[in-house]
Amino acid sequence: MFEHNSRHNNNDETVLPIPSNNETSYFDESWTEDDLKQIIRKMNLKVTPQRILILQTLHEGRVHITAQELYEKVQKINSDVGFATVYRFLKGMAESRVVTELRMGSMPTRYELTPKKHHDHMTCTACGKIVEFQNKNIEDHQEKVAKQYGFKLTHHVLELYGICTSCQMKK
Amino acid sequence: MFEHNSRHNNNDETVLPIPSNNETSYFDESWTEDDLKQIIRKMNLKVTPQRILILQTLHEGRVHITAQELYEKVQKINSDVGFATVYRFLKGMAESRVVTELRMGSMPTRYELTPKKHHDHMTCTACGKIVEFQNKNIEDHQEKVAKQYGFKLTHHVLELYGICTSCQMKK
DNA sequence: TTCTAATTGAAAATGATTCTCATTACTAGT
DNA sequence: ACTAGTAATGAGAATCATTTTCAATTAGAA
Ligand SMILES: [Mn+2]
Ligand SMILES: [Mn+2]
Ligand SMILES: [Zn+2]
Ligand SMILES: [Zn+2]
Repeated sequence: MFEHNSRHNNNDETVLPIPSNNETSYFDESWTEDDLKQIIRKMNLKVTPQRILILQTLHEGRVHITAQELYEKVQKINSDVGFATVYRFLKGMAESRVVTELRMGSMPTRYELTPKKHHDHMTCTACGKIVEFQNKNIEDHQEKVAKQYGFKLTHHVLELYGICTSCQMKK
Repeated sequence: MFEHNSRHNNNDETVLPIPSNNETSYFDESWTEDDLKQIIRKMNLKVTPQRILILQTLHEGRVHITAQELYEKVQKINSDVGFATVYRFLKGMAESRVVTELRMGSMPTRYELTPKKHHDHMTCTACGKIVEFQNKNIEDHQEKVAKQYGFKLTHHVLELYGICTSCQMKK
């Protein structure tokens, strides 16, 4: 049904709202080293080989990755990267909204490069599958609520939890 | 504007969608010891003085409380309560949905007795004020999304973040 | 190239939450 | 009310993701 445009990983299947055949990269576009440097500079950070590698690995790898997982991936390529740097850089990128943090329950934080078109997540509590979705209606109503209370919204967290189709059938 | 029906606490102002004059208790109704015992038994847990006290304190105290804060409150009344018990009981209550966990950013988890009528939260990132709101439209659209992907929803997390009116004026 | 603040890695620290385990307290069944 | 069998408790240790420290290194402006 929606298996055709999904990339999965045992316990973390992601379904994009937009069809894609690319199995390894979140974005269809690929980033050159200059692209990477630009992104880092835009955050008012100095360009270092560590940051380039971390950002590149994040971009090429699977979405919804933990700091630990990213650290291990990066380690295999260049062991001159400490995990403090991975955490620090992820934190910085989250602050400048280059990456988005996903805090699901009490699990370790997962990160994804902030996509141009915002999406939210629906997670199967039985198997961990993550479905990404976009819903303009919900977003609009959120703005209405904010306006109603005089708030100026900066961001939001919307996570739906439930049981996916296949887990429903399993029992 | 909406100050008239709010209970606040320095860094945590809550605005209820339903008018209320009660400044100390989340619910208008008060709970007798028997009420408390009933609630505990319904969770298939044994009734102990610790659990009664914890639940009572949670009910009478401010909403959106941390485990630590609750532990300290309870300590003042009866020091025969360990903080392991507070954590354990809160966890149990969360599992049986008697309390709801609020994980805002990376701050310690806050708890509130699950209200009969569900609500979500909007938080001011400048001053920490928390506004509670209900929005049937959003809830309905969430169900639509779930149905669209074949999910059976169990619960959800919706948190709006932004700047409240007074913080907007301060700068 | 030089200078200086930013960055880094290793290790220690932190802090919320969970676990261990010996002791105590419920409560169903008598 | 009594008791056995099990659940619950508190103190402190353990966990574990994340952050901080700090001395050494490096990026990049001048
Ligand atoms: Mn995503
Ligand atoms: Mn609330
Ligand atoms: Zn599933
Ligand atoms: Zn504010």
